Amino acid sequence: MINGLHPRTVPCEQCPLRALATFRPFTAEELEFVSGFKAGEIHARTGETIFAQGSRSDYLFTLLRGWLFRYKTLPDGGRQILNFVFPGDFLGLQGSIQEEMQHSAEALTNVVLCAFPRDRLWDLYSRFPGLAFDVTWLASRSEQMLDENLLSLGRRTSLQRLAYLLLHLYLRAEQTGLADDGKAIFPFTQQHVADTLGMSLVHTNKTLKRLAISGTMRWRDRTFELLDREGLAALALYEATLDQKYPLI
Amino acid sequence: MINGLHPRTVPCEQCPLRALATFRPFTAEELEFVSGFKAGEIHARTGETIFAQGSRSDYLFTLLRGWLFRYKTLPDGGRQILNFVFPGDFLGLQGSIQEEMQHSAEALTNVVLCAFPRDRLWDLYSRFPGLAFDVTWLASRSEQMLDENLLSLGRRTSLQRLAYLLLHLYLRAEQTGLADDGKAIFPFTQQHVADTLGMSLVHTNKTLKRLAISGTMRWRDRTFELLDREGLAALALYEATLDQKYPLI
DNA sequence: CGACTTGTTGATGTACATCAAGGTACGTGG
DNA sequence: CCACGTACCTTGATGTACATCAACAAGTCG
Repeated sequence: MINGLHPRTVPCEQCPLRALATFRPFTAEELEFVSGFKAGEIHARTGETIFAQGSRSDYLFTLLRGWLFRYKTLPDGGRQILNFVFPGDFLGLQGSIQEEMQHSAEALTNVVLCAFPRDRLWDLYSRFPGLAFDVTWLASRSEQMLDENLLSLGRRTSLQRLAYLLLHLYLRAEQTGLADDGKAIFPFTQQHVADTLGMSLVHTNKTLKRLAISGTMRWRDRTFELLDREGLAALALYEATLDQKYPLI
Repeated sequence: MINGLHPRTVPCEQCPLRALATFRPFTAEELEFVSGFKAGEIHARTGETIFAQGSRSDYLFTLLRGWLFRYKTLPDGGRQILNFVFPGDFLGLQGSIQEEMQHSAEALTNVVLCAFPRDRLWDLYSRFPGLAFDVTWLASRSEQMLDENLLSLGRRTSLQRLAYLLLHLYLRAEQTGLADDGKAIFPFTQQHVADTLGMSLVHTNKTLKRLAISGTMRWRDRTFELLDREGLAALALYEATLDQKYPLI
């Protein structure tokens, strides 16, 4: 588990995320505030736990670099991955204000997070409504993704679930500039996929084979290749067209 | 589908929800603003659709009276209930600012909702940071409930899922003042439960029988009775104690 | 010093037998 | 007629067991 804050290595003024299409430009005042709001960074290596269910954290986070995932565990040992977190995503707001975290977070690669003290969130709300609005927007977007996930677990078959998840992850990677020429590095294992989709490792493996012979994608050696976007979307039972669903936000 | 706004029948100054432990008291200015923010009411009867997936709504809602649920449908006809909505809950923020709704909402009883124009949400953020903070808090709480739901669908057995759902609904009813002496009216059918838990109607029915013989609860004629809170919680694989999980928020 | 074994580990692939959940059908009772 | 109840057979998913393969560390030998 990560404890101490790391001094900042990336000044907000040069934040690489600001270039992403997802983000609106900040005003000078906002930028200055955010920069002062950022207390430091968290650096974690592949496999490390960033925070654990039941612990308290004085900080809210933003993922600056790398991949991680949020998960919950059941007393009987079962693990459910809730979602994967991409650069620019908020982390830790779920537990809201000063309560125990209800989930854990683990790094899939080496990661850098920006840490913001929870007790200054009120400052942000009172002085920068625009930023407050952005926070709400991010929260609402992640709620939408959770909804879609719930639909997957509840109503899609294992093949559809798998197709949906891989397509979703690819599209998010693409939006974050982590995909190139239909290819993206997926730094997780079949076990992670199984834990996300609520299925066993063995069944995940079999279903993955079935999906592979559809020819819509390839996933080998940590590299995911999207071969037929529309085909995979059809298998995933995507209902909206891709443009509607992913309007480059 | 409901279209027109209904003139208000309940002035915000006399809102029955303000008495709930869930809510902090408003300042006079906040109350005045909220009252002006409320454009009118939506009245819907049991079974009516309040808004549908794919439609646009100019309003955000707060449930004033009654029960309803949010759901999504798949092109193949599958329906997944995302969550049940209780008085005081926010509705429609998921789709965030001016986009198509990604889910539908249907009334389980006759319901009254307060409608707030989306395009004045910015006003709220810029003038009443306290209220903005509340909105975020509500969103974060509902995200937490979705997380728990996801854990259910992914990792709990059908019996555990069922126990969890019924306990969850009872506790929420209790917090909303809808439960009395261990009993609450559950205005939904086994089909709704099946659609929430991602299982078939038949299997839901069988599992319900199994749960009934545990003696921890009884559910007949729309009335749910909690007979053994701790026992049901144990069956549901609740990991935190009830107080931790439900600190009367 | 470098090349070649050997052992270990984690991820993946595959074959069963078993079991939980689904689907259809046909009841009841209000 | 709709919600609920139950029997039946089928199918999808699980669990265990074991094989393969690459990455990596330690040790051995030329």
